[in-house]
Amino acid sequence: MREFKKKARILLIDDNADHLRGIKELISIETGYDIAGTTTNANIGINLVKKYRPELVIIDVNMPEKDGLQAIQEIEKLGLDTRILVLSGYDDADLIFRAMKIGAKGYVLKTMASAQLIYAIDEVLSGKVYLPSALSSRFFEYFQRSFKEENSASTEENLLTYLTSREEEVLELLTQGNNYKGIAGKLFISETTVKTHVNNIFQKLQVNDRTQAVLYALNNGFGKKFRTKISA
Amino acid sequence: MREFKKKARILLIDDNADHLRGIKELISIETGYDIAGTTTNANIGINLVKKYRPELVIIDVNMPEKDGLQAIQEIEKLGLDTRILVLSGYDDADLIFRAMKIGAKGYVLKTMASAQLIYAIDEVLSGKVYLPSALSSRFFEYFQRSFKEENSASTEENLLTYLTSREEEVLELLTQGNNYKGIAGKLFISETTVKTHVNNIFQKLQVNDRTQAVLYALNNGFGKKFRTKISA
DNA sequence: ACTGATTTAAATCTATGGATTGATAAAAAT
DNA sequence: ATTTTTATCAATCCATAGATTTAAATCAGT
Repeated sequence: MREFKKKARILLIDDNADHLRGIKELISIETGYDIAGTTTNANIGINLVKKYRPELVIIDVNMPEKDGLQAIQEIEKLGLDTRILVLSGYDDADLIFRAMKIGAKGYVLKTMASAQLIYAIDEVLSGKVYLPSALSSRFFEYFQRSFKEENSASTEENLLTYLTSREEEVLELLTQGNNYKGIAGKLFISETTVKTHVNNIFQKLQVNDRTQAVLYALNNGFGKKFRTKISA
Repeated sequence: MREFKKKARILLIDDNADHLRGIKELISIETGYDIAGTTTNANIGINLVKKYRPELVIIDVNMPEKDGLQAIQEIEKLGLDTRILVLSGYDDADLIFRAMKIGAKGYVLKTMASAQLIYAIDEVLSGKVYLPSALSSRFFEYFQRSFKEENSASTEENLLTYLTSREEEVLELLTQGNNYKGIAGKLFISETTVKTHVNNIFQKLQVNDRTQAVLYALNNGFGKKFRTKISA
């Protein structure tokens, strides 16, 4: 008699063998999930992911040799539907941010109660993204700090607002790498007209050439489909 | 006899006058905070913030005339230590994401229990960033989707990897808007050498001019202090 | 010691970019 | 009604960008 609902398989990657064994037992005793494998080596772990395609990978990011984040990224690049739960010794906001950014579905501290880990596993396996509330606060603060500069830096007026709508169209095409001829063709106007517009754009943005104009546009939220730089 | 600890003052901005009154009463009855003012108009609200500098602004983002997000941004630009709690009718992930991005410290739905609102107010006033867990899940999913493309898009090889270290330096300066002369001066090499490098860069990146090269660099994670585009 | 890639550079040439001036017509604002 | 802004175009003219070729010195790896 077979079960229809396959039990989720979990792969553990942690350089600390003791810790590895502890988690394995915890999962075996407290949950119904299968342990697809355990390893103390990140590279081996990645290969195991390829081989067994577990539903979940629990990985320690604080490993000496291979960077845990890098391992996560490589697993994500495989494009499988393997979810990743990060285990970390530190509640470093930057680390959390980066882990979540590259696709981790959860992040729990080693110091947290085992019940918390079990809960996180359940949540992540059920398709949710899970961060303990303490960490999620840290995450949000970091998130906002990351975006702060660009928003507050706009205390100085945005020169883009002085552009006419036509000039905006021209600039848009500039930011797509078009030359004069290309822009003229796409807007059905003469090349000299384009030059006029571009010159006016230069004046208004106080730049000297198209590259600087494009850079200004990109760095000042042009296209409103907000491109953003996050400087960590 | 005066209290030493000043009671936090809260400003309410909501185009729905009934709702405004309801929240006002709720806060008066259930909390010890002062209502610094209430208004149905976003622009007036911004002026009230300037005038009274409340510790907290509760603002409805679903307003017809002035965009709520824009109002938030303008309040943030004032650079005061006024925290913003967003009130919204929709649990739109994009809206949540954008609100938090521009500095909102909390986001609660109008449909949520009033106890939830009170709790959010307390949390935000105590300096935390607060999202109800249901919304925070949505936020994380949106967050990860936003960053997904750039991470997985690197399936197709990144032409930047073919650049030599010198070419990278030159490209870096290109992305800062330098012309040949500027680059030559900064690298202490001749202008013709710069041209050679730039030409090689064009070949390797398969582009026709400096602007396209810069755009390629920016869109393919050049500068490793990870610039990122978030296409909503 | 040889090979190949990198970095440097010059000479030359053409194409494109960009500045400047001046002009017309429609649209918008006063 | 008239002034200003916007969008359009042309004709110059000079500067810069970019393509191409050739070549020397350095450096890393076999």
